[in-house]
Amino acid sequence: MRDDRLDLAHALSLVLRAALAAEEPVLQAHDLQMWDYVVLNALERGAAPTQSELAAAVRRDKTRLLPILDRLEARGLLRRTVDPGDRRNRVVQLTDAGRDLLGACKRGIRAGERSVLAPLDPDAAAALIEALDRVARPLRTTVGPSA
Amino acid sequence: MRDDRLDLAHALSLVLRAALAAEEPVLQAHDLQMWDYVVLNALERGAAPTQSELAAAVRRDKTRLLPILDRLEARGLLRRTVDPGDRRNRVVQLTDAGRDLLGACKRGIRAGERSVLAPLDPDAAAALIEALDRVARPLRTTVGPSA
DNA sequence: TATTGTTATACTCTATAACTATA
DNA sequence: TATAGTTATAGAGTATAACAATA
Repeated sequence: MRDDRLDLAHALSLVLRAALAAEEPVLQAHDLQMWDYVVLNALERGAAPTQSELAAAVRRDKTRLLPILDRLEARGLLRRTVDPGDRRNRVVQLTDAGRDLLGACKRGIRAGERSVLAPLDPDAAAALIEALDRVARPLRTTVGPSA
Repeated sequence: MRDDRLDLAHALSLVLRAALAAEEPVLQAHDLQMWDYVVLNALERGAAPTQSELAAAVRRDKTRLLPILDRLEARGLLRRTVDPGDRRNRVVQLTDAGRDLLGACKRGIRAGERSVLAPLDPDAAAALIEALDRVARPLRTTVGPSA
């Protein structure tokens, strides 16, 4: 192992910056902010039973989540419905339009990821992505009844 | 390649958060803030000819860099000296104490990195670190005359 | 009384503008 | 006049506190 390598966190932050920069034009093309995309992603695998839970899942203060939800709801990308079982709760779920837009963004973003990993040959890039995914997946906080 | 994997940026951000959390106790033990450590790191390979250049290298506004430099200078970890060639410039360089402290932090941080990559076996972890380093290194903005 | 969602307020962090000195 | 460093001010982003509805 090289001893003059960058700290793990340092390397991660540099690559993350590049990855975010690569995402931006794709999101912009769909008129989405980064946090919009994060929220849509969090809802992909199931509705959020409460807005608080959704806020926790995306690690964002619940007060800051409101304008995002308002924006996405106004565009018809998600729906907020009162939970009949407990009328204090608002269930948040993707609409079909939201799911479609999310899919389009994902495809565009994945295409752009190749350029970020350009210094690696394709096999090494795939291995990096897979290893990262293995480490990252357990760190994710999910949302929804089955989670 | 799995199709249900996380976006690259998503995975990176999750792992980065974990890596930063792992760094914190080490830095705290040495009474350093994250940005202190970043600045010391930037100076490791050579003095910064000006504070502005150092600010650019660590991607921080020059006005926000001042309190950091004040703090580190007060602790004797770095030195600011007036450039005789152009008395407007202040050359910033590590002291021996600064270099020693940086080294101690680095060793502690690298030891903690293993826990972040615990889901991977040692070979895969080493491969991940090396691949990340390869991608990240060209993205770094360096400081100093030879850069 | 406790909790969800919401609104209003305060706080922190960051960048911009203004000042001093050197060139 | 232009630039480095510094100081003071304003702006964006974030979290805390207060409120209304429901349980």
